[in-house]
Amino acid sequence: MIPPTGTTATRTRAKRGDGDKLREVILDAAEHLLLETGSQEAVSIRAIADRCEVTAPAIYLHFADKEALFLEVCSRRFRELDSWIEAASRKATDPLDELRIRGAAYVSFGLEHPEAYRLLMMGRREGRIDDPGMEAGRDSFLHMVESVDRCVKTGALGGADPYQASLVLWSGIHGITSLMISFPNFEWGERDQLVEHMLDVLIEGVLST
Amino acid sequence: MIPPTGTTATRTRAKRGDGDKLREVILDAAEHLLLETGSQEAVSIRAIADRCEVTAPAIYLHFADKEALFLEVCSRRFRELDSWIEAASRKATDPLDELRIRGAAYVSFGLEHPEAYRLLMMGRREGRIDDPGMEAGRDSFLHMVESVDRCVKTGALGGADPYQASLVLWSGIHGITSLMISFPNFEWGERDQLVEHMLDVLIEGVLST
DNA sequence: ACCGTTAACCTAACGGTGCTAACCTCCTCA
DNA sequence: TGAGGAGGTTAGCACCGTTAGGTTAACGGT
Repeated sequence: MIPPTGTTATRTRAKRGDGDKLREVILDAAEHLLLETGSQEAVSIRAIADRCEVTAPAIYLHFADKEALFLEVCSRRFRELDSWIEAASRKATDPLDELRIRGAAYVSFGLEHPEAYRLLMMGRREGRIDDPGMEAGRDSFLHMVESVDRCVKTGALGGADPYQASLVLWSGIHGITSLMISFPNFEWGERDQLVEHMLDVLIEGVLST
Repeated sequence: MIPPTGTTATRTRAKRGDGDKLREVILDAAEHLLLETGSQEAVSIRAIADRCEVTAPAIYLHFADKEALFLEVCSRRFRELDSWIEAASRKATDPLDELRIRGAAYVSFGLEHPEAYRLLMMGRREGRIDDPGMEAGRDSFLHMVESVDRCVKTGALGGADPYQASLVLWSGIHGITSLMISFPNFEWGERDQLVEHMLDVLIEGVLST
């Protein structure tokens, strides 16, 4: 928990049409504090405001409430996850290799940004309808479906249903990622080896069903 | 969020050696409120105290802090999960059937007690060492290893390493459970069918690796 | 050059939170 | 018949998310 300093805000007020500049600054501050403290609840509105050199209520000029703020941070991070995976997948030699690389990249993203991953995948979305993070996440999932689809088209995954197979693959990969985040002290053995084993099992399993 | 009533405590004070009775009452109240509100943060110490007809500081006579309280609720629930699975597994006809039943029971427990599952598996254990919930969870996991072991011994799972296979099976089953909890509005299709498919993939995958 | 409008903030405050220090009260045992 | 400790209480701290309402400064119009 980062206590507020109590010092008065010193940020020079934005010009007339530049209100959105603070908005970006707030999002950056929130994201940094999230990664520093390790949890959404531990990042207070006041701490974010402090870092932006602004008073707490100023946040509410740009975001409806705390959840909306973090939902937007979430959305940003989702896009980052997606491009992280897309970047890794470009090194693939064939569709099946690409699928494995995507899976491994997914896990490494989660374990290297555990708090972001928590926010994205393990958080509580409450009753929020207009969920931008969810939309970006769906895009990312659809990229995976396409990747599976390419495998099916080349026969690398047999005659599996791409959507169904994607659900299973995502679940499996997410499962290992989230458990390693939740229970870091569990005896997982060597991480990369476990991930590879998981990918083996999932792909072989999809192939033979 | 359940607001405190502000009414004075009316609970008749426990007798000399019966301090632990309130402890149990507190745990029950916390568990109920957790299931009602849907999240640990939404259950305040004051709300728990209110329900027990006791003032808030009385809680701290029995628990070090809020986290310790919910950690104990967690531990209770873990044992419940374990016995839930054990009970279901008794209907099994053979080791492999038992493994499938255990998996399906695991998922159904999670989806029927989502908030408890969240607390158990998707929560943040902070830096807590003496984690009783973790201990009970480990026991439950070991029961699964034993079940896998029986499959291996009868040849139903080939020559797989029971521990490694259990890690993969647990991850897969947890993955599907936690994702369905986190994203209930996602297009999962028919739940039981997806779970069965997941079990097919995992078991076939373990068999052929 | 002045004026009204308004975007972009601020101050003060409300009710809630986890948690602690200090007090009280009643039961038990010597 | 007291002493003492178990099992509470009252009062209060520092912080939380959030809101109502005031302040300041940049703009367009005249």
